[in-house]
Amino acid sequence: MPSKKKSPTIYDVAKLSGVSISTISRVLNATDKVNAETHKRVMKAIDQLGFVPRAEARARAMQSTARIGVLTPFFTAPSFVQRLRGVASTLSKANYELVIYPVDSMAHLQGYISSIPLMRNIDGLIIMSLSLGDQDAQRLSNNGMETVLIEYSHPQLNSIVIDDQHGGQLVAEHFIKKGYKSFGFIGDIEPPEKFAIHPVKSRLTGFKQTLQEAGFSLPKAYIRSSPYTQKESRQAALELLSLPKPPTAIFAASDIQALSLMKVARQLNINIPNNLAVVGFDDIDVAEHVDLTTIRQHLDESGRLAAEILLTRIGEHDRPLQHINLPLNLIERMTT
Amino acid sequence: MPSKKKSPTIYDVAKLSGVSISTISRVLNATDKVNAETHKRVMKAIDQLGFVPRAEARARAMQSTARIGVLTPFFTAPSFVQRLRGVASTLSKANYELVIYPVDSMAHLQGYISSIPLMRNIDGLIIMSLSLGDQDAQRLSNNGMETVLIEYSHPQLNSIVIDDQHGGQLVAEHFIKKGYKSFGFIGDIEPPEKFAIHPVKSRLTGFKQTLQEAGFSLPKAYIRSSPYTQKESRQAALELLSLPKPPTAIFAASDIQALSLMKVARQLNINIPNNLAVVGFDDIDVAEHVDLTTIRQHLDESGRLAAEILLTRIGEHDRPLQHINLPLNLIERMTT
DNA sequence: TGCTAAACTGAAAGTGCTTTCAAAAAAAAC
DNA sequence: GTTTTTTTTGAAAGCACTTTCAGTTTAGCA
Repeated sequence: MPSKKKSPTIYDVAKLSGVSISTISRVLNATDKVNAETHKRVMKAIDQLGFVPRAEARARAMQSTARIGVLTPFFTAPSFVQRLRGVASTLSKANYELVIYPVDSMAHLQGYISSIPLMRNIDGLIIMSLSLGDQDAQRLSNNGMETVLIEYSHPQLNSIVIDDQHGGQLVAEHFIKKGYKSFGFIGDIEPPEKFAIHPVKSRLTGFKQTLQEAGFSLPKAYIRSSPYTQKESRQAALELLSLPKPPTAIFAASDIQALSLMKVARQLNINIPNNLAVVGFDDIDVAEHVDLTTIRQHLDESGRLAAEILLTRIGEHDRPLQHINLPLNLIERMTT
Repeated sequence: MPSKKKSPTIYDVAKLSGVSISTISRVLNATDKVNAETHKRVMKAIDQLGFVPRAEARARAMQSTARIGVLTPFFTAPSFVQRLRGVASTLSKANYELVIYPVDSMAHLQGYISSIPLMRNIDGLIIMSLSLGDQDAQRLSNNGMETVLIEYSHPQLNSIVIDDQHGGQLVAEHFIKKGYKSFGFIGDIEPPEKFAIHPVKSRLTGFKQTLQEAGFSLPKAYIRSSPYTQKESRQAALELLSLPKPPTAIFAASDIQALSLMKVARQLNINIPNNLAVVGFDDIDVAEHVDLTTIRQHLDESGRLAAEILLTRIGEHDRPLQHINLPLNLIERMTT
């Protein structure tokens, strides 16, 4: 049997019920102006076709939109996902739709930023881990697009950040307290792409500074900059552990990289934590599974918070901007 | 001077820049087809007026919204995320927006299913790991909403599935080949929620059957049904490994549960793979990091495929339905 | 029964944009 | 210096409705 093609339009309804489209429109909008008899006939046709006026749907779904967008790089990394999860759960409760704009190039970002406040009909925006130029921030702000930045901050927009440097400090303190003497660092210090944020430098700074203040050193040779990818992280880890006198305590700037490090250590038969201590950063879900000591940054919570801020500001546009600094804490597990 | 009138339309821009509206539209959509000179003039006019194309009018003219939706259960599990990633990358390339509808209850699902085709604010729908009643499938199909099901299939809609039973078989064969003699199983056999799919039973069936055909047995006591959560998986693992004569080879129905199992083994000082072999299912990203032997089901690929099918069907509505069965293969790493 | 006001209804003119088609202009080929 | 392509551009035809304006009916009332 022939399947129905396009969804029915007002014309189809008109034809089926034998009246003009104007009448259909009236039935839909100003019921009172239509004869009861006709009204019934039209309704029957509408039901029969399963007709839904698109404009109305659009108005319902778009004008007062109930939809918020999230700009996120790649959203491949577990940390993004966990944040997204926080966002999603809050939004879902409030009956908001979640539109995701994966960013994978600078041009992409620019395109979104310039078109989002305009064309896209969302009534709020969350920007995760992406740096934003003054002009763009200005534009968003001017256009009245409620925005929350995560992992980046700008005076004109709401933001949620963590103190990465403090995170590095926590790690150093932990290592010292545990009695380790020789330290290393793995992380993608070089910004992987211009458009993405790289808080790794701050983590390193905090780590290094604290060590130095305590009288320890972090030689250049023990600092490996490696991109986020598995292969390269592993390469960096291998190099670090193959040094004549490898460090005994390594801080990996992300849990994923810590995992790579652990994998290499396993292959080299280096026992963790006896011969090597590892601390990660993020506390992603799997960190617990593999018993990784790490810095917890409450990823879910940051997402949840971002969504909540957005929602309240959408409700009351004149609420003051919020700049939130989320606390960090070290979760000690089995790798130190 | 901030005396704003009506928001400018494409006509205003046309007048100001001295070209026709078609050209404006072209500048906005197909930049390459416009003379550089003209392009610049138009852009200037656009900026000057602060012109913003109205999404509604645009969608109407294009008869499409360039937006597709994904229905997914609590998108917390890594496997969902990886699939989503595949979807996102494909969609992003094709310039489609991705709207996520997290489903966390039966009512939720129902609500979405019945309103989505009506609202018509998406061009296509991907439904991940959710079972769909005949009526709902019918409704989607009738309403001409292009849909792709993942991990579930229905004759009236496109679908992408894997052969879970075969997966179980692969695991059993691998164990046997490796010389293991005593087997166990951990997985959430009981459907966690009515609305979610539970392919775990099939995995178990394939596993068990193959073992039996090879002359081995899988006693009831060695089959632990446990929900997906960490805590309960761990409990199940603990019970299994604490038996007087624990199995030496365990098949975990998901990688996450395999991780829990590995964690418990570590705590009990059971060496993997010498004293215990573990095989997971999914091959999520971290599986490689922790060197878990597992069944790869190409999560990314399934997402990508789903999106591609959707896109081509949106382009040509009369393309035949596709029912794809994705191949499974065992990736041997260090846990067996 | 005749006449007017009220109640309905349809034709057609927007709405703001995309896209096709063909003309005009510019560039390339002869 | 023509002729043929190719590139640009504008006119006009949608898209799916809403609304205005008039024409028809119908109802109300002498």
